[in-house]
Amino acid sequence: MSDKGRITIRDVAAATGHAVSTVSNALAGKRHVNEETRQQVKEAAERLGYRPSVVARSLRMKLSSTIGVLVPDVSNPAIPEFIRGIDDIAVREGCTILLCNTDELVERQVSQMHTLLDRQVDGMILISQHCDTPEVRKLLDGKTPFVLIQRRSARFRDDYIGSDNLQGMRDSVNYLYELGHRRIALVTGPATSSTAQERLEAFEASIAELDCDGDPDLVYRGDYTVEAGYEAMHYFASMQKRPTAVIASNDVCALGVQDAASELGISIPADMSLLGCDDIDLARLRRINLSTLRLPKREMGAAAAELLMRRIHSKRPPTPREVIIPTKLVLRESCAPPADGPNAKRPAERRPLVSPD
Amino acid sequence: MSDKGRITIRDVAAATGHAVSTVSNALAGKRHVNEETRQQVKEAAERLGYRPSVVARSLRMKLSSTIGVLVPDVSNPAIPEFIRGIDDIAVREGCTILLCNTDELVERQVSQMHTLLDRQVDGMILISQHCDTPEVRKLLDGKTPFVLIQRRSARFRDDYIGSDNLQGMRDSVNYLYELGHRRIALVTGPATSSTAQERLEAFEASIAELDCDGDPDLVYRGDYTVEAGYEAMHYFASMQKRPTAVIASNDVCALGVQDAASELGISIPADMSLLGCDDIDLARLRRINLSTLRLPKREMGAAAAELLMRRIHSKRPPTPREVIIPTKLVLRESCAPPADGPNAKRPAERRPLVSPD
DNA sequence: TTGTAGGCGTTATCAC
DNA sequence: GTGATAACGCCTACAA
Repeated sequence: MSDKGRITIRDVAAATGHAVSTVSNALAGKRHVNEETRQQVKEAAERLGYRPSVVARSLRMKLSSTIGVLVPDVSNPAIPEFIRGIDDIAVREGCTILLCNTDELVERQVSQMHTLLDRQVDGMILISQHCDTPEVRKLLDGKTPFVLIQRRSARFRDDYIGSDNLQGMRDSVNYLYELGHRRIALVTGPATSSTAQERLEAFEASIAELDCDGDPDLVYRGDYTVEAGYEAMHYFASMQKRPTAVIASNDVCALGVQDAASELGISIPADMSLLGCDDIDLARLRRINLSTLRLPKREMGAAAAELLMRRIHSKRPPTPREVIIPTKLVLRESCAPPADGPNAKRPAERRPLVSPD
Repeated sequence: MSDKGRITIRDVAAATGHAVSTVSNALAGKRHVNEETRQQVKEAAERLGYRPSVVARSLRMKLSSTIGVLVPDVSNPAIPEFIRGIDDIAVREGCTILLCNTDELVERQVSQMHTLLDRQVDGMILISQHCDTPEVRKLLDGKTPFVLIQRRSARFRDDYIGSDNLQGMRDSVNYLYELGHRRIALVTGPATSSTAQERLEAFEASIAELDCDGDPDLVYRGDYTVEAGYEAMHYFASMQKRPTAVIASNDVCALGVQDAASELGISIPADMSLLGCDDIDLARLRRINLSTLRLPKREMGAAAAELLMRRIHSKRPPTPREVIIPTKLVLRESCAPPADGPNAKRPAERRPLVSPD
């Protein structure tokens, strides 16, 4: 029994008088071993405080029980929810999460993906990451499975968990339309985000279908930060003809819109309606009270992890699976009929999805 | 050149006609190798797309370039800030973060610490974790270095990064006192949290020093959630003699207090003042506008990671170092003189630290 | 300066 | 059912 360094499988073998392979089998339960020896081994392992080295096992098995998770920035309130969902499954499967922030920077993403791959992660989950640039693609196309969340490639079909951006945006616009809004603005996300892009297109389509003002100046390109929303609102407020409602591409951004509105003395929803997207935990606070399109982020994270696990455990490369999760409008108090609209003074319509006549 | 599986150091050796050890040295730059061969090797490695296996290296070197981070719950807005700070340093040092949620559950924490140790992390950072129970202690007292954040042991001296809870609470109470408050309530955190405990003691001491109402019913024990704050506020509101000011043990909790206040029609700060702790990003929003005690969380995370790195790289076990980071009152609009207090109607005092006379 | 060989702790393959 | 032994990919004495 070596006494420098950690207790290894050999120590257990020596203690029981059995062979290393027997100990391994007894503990892993792969091969059949005599129940009596198994008990001996287990007992000895327990007594010695033996803990298998995951590192050695990884080297041998080429599986590390580790998955990499790439995120733009953990500090953005929407992100941790996804992580929790992933973690729920990971823990269940005995996996641990290697977390990487990329700050939307391709180079950082590439370098982080390298460190992940160098560590032989069993798989990766990419939340709102680049997935189209050649460098990233090269890494993705290795044999390490991966699942995309919230951002997919226009050119490649990958495993993907996303929200129903089309229907979600339709619901949003319809809801505001029914409230009487005809001049609806959008704060959209970065052009590199497929989700932002899909929402933008759905927005434009919906606006075109209904008799809404299609003024292209009503679309403000921002990103997923409070600041973006803040600036967007200043921009909208400065317009000759202001929008009567604003849809923000995410809640954090909506918070920025709200904040600018407070600053500018624009009352929400009296002077302007505001609709977010995500339903972050804080949206429900009475002070915020944001009507928003709920994405079940924890569930999405879990779904991604489940799918990834399946990919990891199955041998053959399967056909990519795209899972589109439905969204749901959560109505709180940030929307109301516009002051000069057809429904002015009437209470907010609670059934947003009735088609207009 | 093997063509099944990954490119190894032997492939590079074969390609250049050099020995494995030469390749290793050329790449790592440890031993001196001829500049010419070095170039050859580097070029070949590049060309073949060779990537050293971190797993193999970990097994050999007993260092994994990985650090474990234990958190109560990533979804709690205060947590990701710490993680970012840790990540800043980790990336710089070529380390990757293994993230574990423990939900304040000791058993989960123990099991997560095991998986971390099994993975041979170079070190661990424990954010608001248990550090006193025998089981946890056993794991901590192995030879893997660790640094505590925001919660330390009463019985053991460990490396620790925390905030100046004593002075912070003093500042908070003094500020409210100067505003004229004499009946100040506290929503404190879990008894297992040293930070909560220190703040509670400082609160009681400060209250006792000034001629404030020492009613023990003014202390409500909660945890770091919106719900706790919400319930605390309902409790305070139900009192015969309500407090005129509430100090919440963290901002998330303060948000809950705010929310309940809105629900109950209690205006902040007109009817009641509210002071938070943390200064989460959202606290600055005009809708929230929370006066709070700022903790530089990102800096604290970075400090912890720096210290951990030092521990990892130095051989001998050093004397524990406790770093206490100063806090700072950030005054926004959630505090005002009490309606019936000595300073009623006067504007909020902007210099909170002047000692009372 | 360069090459050889042994071992880090497992699991898998093969004999017995 | 069980035991020896060869990898997994790397680093580092030690030898040349």
